[in-house]
Amino acid sequence: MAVSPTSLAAFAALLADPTRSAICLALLDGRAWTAGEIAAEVGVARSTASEQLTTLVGAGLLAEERQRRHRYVRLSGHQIATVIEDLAGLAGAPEVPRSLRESHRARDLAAARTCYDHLAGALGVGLYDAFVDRGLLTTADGTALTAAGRSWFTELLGEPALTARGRPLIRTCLDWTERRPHLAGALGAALHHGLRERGWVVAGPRPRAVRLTEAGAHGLEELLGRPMLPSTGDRGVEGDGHAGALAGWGREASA
Amino acid sequence: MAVSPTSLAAFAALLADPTRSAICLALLDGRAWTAGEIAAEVGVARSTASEQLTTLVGAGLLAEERQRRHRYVRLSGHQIATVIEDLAGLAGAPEVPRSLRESHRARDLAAARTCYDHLAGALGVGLYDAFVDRGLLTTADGTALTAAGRSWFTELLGEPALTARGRPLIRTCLDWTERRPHLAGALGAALHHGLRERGWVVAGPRPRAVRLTEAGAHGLEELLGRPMLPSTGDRGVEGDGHAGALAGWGREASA
DNA sequence: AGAACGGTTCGGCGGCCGCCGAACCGTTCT
DNA sequence: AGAACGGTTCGGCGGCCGCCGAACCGTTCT
Repeated sequence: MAVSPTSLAAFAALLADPTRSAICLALLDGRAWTAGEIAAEVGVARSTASEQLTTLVGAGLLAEERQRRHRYVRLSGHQIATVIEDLAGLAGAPEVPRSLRESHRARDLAAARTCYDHLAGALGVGLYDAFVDRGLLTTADGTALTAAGRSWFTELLGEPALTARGRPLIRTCLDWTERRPHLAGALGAALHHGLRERGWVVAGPRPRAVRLTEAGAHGLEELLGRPMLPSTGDRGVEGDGHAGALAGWGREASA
Repeated sequence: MAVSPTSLAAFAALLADPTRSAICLALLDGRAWTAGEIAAEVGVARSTASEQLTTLVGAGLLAEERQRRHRYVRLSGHQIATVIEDLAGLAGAPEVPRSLRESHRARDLAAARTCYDHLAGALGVGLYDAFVDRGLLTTADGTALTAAGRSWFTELLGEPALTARGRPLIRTCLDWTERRPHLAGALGAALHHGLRERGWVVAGPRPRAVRLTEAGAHGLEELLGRPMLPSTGDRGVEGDGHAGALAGWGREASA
């Protein structure tokens, strides 16, 4: 028997409100946020955030954890995160930055950011392209790992990273800013984690933004045999930060 | 830059209404429906259906085609179908049948039905299980075709069926009734199409329901080396139809 | 030519729901 | 002990939006 229209509608309604959808988008970074942080991020009264969080937790979209006087919430699982990402991808029309501050924020996030637990933005898409060009991933029948890819990723991330448990190893995710796929799934998460551990990628100037370090740029160029230039040309020549060839990826300006 | 909460909310709102979600669920069968058919199926006034169709078409969820005095609508693409399926899967709670008529309908659809353009229900899940057991599909890193699977499907469906264009060859879709995956993607569609062409599967007693024919049961048993019994035990012993071992799949009662 | 038909537009009714501030509660800090 | 803090509950305002029937339009049938 099919799912009833009523329950589908009720589920969709959870995301059909700007406040609730903003909460979910914020939580796509995979972290747990407190109720107060969310109220501040989304720009609503604490009472409103509290009410909406209760709704989302009650519906199972979010999981909560009470610690002392804090209420931490996070997305309840990667299926939820996936469907939110897919909807966001289809919703399309990216917001147009209105202020200089917003345009800085947009530039930083477009360069390199996290998407739930993997890398996105120009960096994420650039890596994905490099993997395909190097024959590490094949896109013939959906995206899959080649033999070469298997050994390449094993060398970089270790054996365990290639053993997916309870979750697809390879998934692609439509990038909001680039409109092209980047690597998600268990391997996408492992890659993100591995690059962080090596210090090749570090937290960026604002939530969700990340930066490719000097070491990371060198290391990846060596491993992938290409300079990893952002495909969309350089950006970020707004006065704060030295616009270099890699500025589009939020690379360190220390060079 | 990230998708704005507003546009995500606006997109989700399209599915957040029982009438619109019912329209989308009906269209998941992949066919084009006229506005009047939809009004009747969903149970609203023609004027209401007309208004909602205009909304959904305007938003890009549906594509329309005007022919003479008819207005045909269908889902605008498989990305849309996929996200609706995913949401429906997460929405979970299948409707509880209230009347005998509804319970018949539920039983027929649970046995075997179409899900957009591929097979679902006990038949769809049973086939998927058989493919995995026979080593035609591997589920190690997400679902993929093995070498054995490649030749098996080529033999059954012909070479072109294995050449996906613009769409993943293999996808799985969470079955609403079975709560387990069935085969979707280009190969799922090709399989459905191929079985129809051979007359192994035919239209069932109501929209979206399908029936496995005698020939189909024999043919699949021969090709898969298993009797394809529904895993949930037999059903449909409601007085209309001879409950056989395959009754759960809507198999012909002509035996 | 007239009737039937599929579909659309419009006005207006009805109801739902997100929002905030005020008051309140338990926890933590000084 | 008192103040600050994170969070919640509640009342009530405000606005949106889905729905229908009536009137209408173009197409098709007889």
